[in-house]
Amino acid sequence: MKRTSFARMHCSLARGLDLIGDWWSPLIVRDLYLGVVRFDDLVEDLGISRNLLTRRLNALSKSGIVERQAYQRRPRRYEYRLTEAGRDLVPAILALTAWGDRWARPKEGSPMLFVHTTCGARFEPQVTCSACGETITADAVKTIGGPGGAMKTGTRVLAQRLRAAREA
Amino acid sequence: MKRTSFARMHCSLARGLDLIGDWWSPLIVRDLYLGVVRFDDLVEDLGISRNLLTRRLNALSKSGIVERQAYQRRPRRYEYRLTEAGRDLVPAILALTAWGDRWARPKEGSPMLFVHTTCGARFEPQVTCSACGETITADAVKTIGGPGGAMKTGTRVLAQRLRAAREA
DNA sequence: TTGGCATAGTTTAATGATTGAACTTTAGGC
DNA sequence: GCCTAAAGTTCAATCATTAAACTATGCCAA
Repeated sequence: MKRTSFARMHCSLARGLDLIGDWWSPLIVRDLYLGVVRFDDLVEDLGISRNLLTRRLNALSKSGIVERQAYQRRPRRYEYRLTEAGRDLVPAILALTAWGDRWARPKEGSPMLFVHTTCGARFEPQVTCSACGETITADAVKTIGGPGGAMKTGTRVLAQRLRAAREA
Repeated sequence: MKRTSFARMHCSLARGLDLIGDWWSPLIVRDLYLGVVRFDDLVEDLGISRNLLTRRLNALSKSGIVERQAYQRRPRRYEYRLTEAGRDLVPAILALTAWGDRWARPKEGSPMLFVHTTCGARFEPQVTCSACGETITADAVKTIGGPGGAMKTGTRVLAQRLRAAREA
């Protein structure tokens, strides 16, 4: 059977994962972001097999996260660049990286450190509230159903509970 | 061939993805966070097959993200709860959800809305700089190699470039 | 002009992962 | 005794991933 698609679930996480949720895709986005933008460089850096890289790049391209761009003619050669949606994904990937760094760090220490060029400081990506600016923790968030909520597969039980919470 | 493991890559994103990067895992964490915590409820809500859910829950449990807890004896029944590492993952998942909401929202509108109980406002999760508090954008971040950097598969080309950037 | 090199893929066979349906287990209630 | 509930387990079919070898284009040098 074909792997279940998340594309039609009424959940923004599921729909996002449908675009970048498979094995390798976030690492490809990371590499493109950090300047490893050519096919052979990606193969060498990641150790991904060439046919799978082709498939992933095509899928990311169709999803509007990546675009293929010729960097030379004669012979024609291409590299891959993040689109606006791809660059907008980077902060979320950094937040996930920070989580990995807290809970799965190699014993040698952090492999990468981040510097915010705007303020010049070394920093850790944090997830904060757009209203008050405070750091978000799991227990300080309440979820309510939005206009696009629906009781379909992927949110069958959930949508029901969110609706109940809304009416209470 | 067995799917390539990211566990030994010297990259916190890869190591994080090794724990929660497969298909379904983030959705399972989402459901546990939102209160869908029992086996049959997860099956019904997500539409995941029962044997795969078993595998995922076992893996998440071994990774320390989820724990199995009896909620009744006679007959013994279990539910699944997020550990501290699991709850710490929630903000990163919310950041990814916000991205999905910006770029893959259903035409009916956002399926879910978030309220910050601390300040009472509806909000969107943002990724910010821990030093200055500003919102992080892709082009305002510089990456430098940390103590755990290494030129192995997964960061072969990358570690080289980060080292070069460090020495420059 | 023949051969080598670089880059960006494609093809193929083997093996693992995912799916869906049917089945098992434990125990309470009618 | 029989039905139901919850939490899984087993199984066969189908898809996805891997690794290695192969293709294609065109530069350059002998």
